[in-house]
Amino acid sequence: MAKRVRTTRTGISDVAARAGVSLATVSRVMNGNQTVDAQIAERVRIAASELKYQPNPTGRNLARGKTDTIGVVVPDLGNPTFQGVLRGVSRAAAQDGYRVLIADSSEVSSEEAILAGEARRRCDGVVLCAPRMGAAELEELAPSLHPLVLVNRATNATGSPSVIVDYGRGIQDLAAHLVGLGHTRLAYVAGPASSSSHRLRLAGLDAFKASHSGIEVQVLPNGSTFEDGHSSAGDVLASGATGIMAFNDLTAMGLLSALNERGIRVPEDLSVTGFDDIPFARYTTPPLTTATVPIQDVGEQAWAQMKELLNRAPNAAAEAEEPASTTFTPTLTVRGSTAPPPGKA
Amino acid sequence: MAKRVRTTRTGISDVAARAGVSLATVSRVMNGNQTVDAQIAERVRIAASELKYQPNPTGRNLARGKTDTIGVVVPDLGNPTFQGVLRGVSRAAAQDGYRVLIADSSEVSSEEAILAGEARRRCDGVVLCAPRMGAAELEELAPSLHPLVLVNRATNATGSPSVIVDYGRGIQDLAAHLVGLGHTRLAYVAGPASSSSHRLRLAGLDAFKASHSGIEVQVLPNGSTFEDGHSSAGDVLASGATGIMAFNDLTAMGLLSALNERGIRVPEDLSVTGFDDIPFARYTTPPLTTATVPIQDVGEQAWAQMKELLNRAPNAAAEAEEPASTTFTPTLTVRGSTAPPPGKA
DNA sequence: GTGAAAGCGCTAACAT
DNA sequence: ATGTTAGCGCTTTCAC
Repeated sequence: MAKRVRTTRTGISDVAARAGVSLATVSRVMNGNQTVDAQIAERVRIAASELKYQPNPTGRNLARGKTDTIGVVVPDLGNPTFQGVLRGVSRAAAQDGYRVLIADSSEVSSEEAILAGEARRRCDGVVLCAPRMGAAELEELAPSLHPLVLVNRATNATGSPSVIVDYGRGIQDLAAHLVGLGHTRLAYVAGPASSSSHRLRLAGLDAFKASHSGIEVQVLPNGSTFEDGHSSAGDVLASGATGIMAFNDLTAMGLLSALNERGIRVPEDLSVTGFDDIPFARYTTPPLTTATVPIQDVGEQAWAQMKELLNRAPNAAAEAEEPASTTFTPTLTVRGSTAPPPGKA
Repeated sequence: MAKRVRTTRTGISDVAARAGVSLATVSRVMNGNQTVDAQIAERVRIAASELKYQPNPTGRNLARGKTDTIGVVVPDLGNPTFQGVLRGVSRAAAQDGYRVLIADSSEVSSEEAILAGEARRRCDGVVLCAPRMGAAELEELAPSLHPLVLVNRATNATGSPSVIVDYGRGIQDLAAHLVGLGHTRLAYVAGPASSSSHRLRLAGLDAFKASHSGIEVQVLPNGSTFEDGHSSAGDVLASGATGIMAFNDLTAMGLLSALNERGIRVPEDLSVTGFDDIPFARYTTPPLTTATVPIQDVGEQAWAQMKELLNRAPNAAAEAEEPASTTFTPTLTVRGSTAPPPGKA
């Protein structure tokens, strides 16, 4: 690269020259190092502002071995849940001077590991949302991603904390709510089989059944989108259940819309619940009874965990106390989409 | 920094040593440079994979003077519109090997300029969504952000293309649709006064009024959120208008919900339109008639423009033909929230 | 308190 | 075709 025309903007050496000091001094001033004489520091600051000097982050990153950036890997930027965690992480990280690099795997889960690795190399750590990734793959991937914070997943990998939502608890609360209204035939319109949060709901439902022997709980295989919810209407009606728990608010909304098209009244004929309490849930007709998940808090907590990891001994990966994983418990939010079953009002 | 314990991971020199070649050769191989002997290249590749070597992006960034990252500045990650452009930019950029750094100004518009500048320093360019930023400030900021692509804003700054949605056209289409149904008293539930897209709608409405002298078009000051829409119900009813154009789908949904609470039927008593066609618009009750904006395409187009700038002479900022700005025209999407006014069915 | 200089990990001229 | 070497812009150790 021998000699080049100097294509770059004003650098630290320009400031040093103008202030009549060394590079080191400028660097110290720019970094708020106190060991610089006040007079000189002032001179440097003036020179810097006259030159409109702003340190080049790349140079600084290389020298310091850190980027002040973390990666957030999500399977779909179009999904309100991941939008929520992204927003939470981004805002919390910004408070601490960190930026967020996004990696959207566009639901192509075979790409997730590669994307995550790439993100990790460019950043100081990664927050991974990979609800569909196989447990084995996750286990293998985790160590290479450290510092790593998992969202709605867990791993045995040392030093990788998780932020978890207790979906099992939430679905039980929903079921109990329906039963409390008088429903005895429930149906869960299931999420994707590979979804870990779906499996948590299933486990919750099993627990529920164990303690409510008189209640029927069917599981209707389905998916996670609007469209999935919409197309589940036939199965739902065929099930004979009167209390319907949709996988999430999206599928609940799709179902609501399909039921409306068929002239089925909610909640008079059928009660429907969602899950997540996305911002739109309160504006459906009728407003959706759902399990509220403070999804932005999940993102903020993920950053808190990450910050913790970052402040730890940066080299040693496996040491110190196990990082605490956090669990958020959904809260039941009763709106208009649930009521006593027909004939029990 | 004299001597350190070598805390870093395996670097290019480890690979070079193992393959018995120079750093330069490893670099060439890693970058797909064809001028390397096939035999040697293979040896390097083997060494690299044995060592699980992955080039350090920071080093590479510094040497090449680019980061393969662009910044996207948005006022609110919680807003479906910006989520859409973010998603579009992110996916399109990923196709070309670029990553996206997000900068969420959290509606604090005084921070936008700073955030954008910071993003620009860390990235190769920035896509700026700043609907509320003053024109003067934008004009002043733009040159320092080059390469810069504006979304729904324009500037005279040389070489900064825009991706624009023709909100004026869209609102006219909506108005025409209502008039076509027989409405003669329209009301626009306005967006924030500082919003540039709101002003475009106003201008569109002025044009509409000019060519439809028999039609009344009121403007009801309001905001841009669910809540704003909800609380606009009183003004809406007081206006006496029968064809209501909400600022966007969010406010339309809020309004729908408030009207529902008051027992006002849509579209029988009142027709309501939204704007944007966010994913939820088709699932409201009734489904929302709206002006569809292909927001993700806007994001993709923003990337296309950015790519263009990036491929241009990297040093000279002001040269070559003016970059083409793109305009997207909303399309009218008629759903169930609009119908002839009472008594005109 | 300040400066000189050695890196951080990589790329790309230039020379061979 | 390959190696040598000079940076990229900054931080930080070490010596003064």
